[in-house]
Amino acid sequence: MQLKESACEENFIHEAKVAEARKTLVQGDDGEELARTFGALADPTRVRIISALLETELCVCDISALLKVSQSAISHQLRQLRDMRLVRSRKEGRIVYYTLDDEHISELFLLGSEHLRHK
Amino acid sequence: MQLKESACEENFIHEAKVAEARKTLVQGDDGEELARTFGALADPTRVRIISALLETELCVCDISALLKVSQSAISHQLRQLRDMRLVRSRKEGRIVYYTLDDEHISELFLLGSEHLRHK
DNA sequence: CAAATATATGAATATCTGCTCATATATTCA
DNA sequence: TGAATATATGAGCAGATATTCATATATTTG
Repeated sequence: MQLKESACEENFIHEAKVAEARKTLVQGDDGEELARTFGALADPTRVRIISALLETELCVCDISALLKVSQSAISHQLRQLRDMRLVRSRKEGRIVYYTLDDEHISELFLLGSEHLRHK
Repeated sequence: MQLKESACEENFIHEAKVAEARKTLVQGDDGEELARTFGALADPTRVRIISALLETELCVCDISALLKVSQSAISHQLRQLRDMRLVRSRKEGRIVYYTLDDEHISELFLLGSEHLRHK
């Protein structure tokens, strides 16, 4: 990065606005973490998984068949969703059922859909 | 993909649940589009830009200086955010000011943050 | 008009990511 | 116990992506 390219790097152009911005700016690693949370929703396969789970739980096998995506690929994606706490699993015999982790997830999904419809 | 690996590919294991899932499953290209919308928030630099814009507009130069990211990189990221309609720009002379596009964006951001805090 | 400034963009590159393939683990059932 | 079934996972590869660098465009100012 070339920090000394322009005058603005040394003196902000709009000090008052920058002061406001600082107040809401994410701190430290929060930006990374937030980005990874949104990243968990940033893939079509994962979006379709989330949408399938909006009103019911499903097992891996049924998700795979419903979305026509291989079981391995679905398992890999579910792991990411689990890691970011977007879904939760419960095991019953050899079947593992997945559900959305909490209401935030469907809210995020619906808010995103709403944004799309508004443009 | 190996579709004929398991019995479930031909007969769903839980027909009733799959029927429920079908009702909420995203259709056609909506999954792709939704994923790209969330993808716009799936990078730390873009998350930090959004957070800076929560309460004020900012010009490119000030964003670059505030985040200590090169002007070029910021411009590239702003373009993505503009393309996905997460931010809007207004030009005044040679200065370009960016703001969040609408309330959905800050809501998405805040919901994401809330989810992080709850785990 | 020429120099300076603010922003945008194309190309190149290094890194990340999603899928497949092969295989491991765990559970049921004969 | 052994075969079948449901799920998980590591390695590898092909495609996506964030940044840098060089440069282009647009606007102001001297």
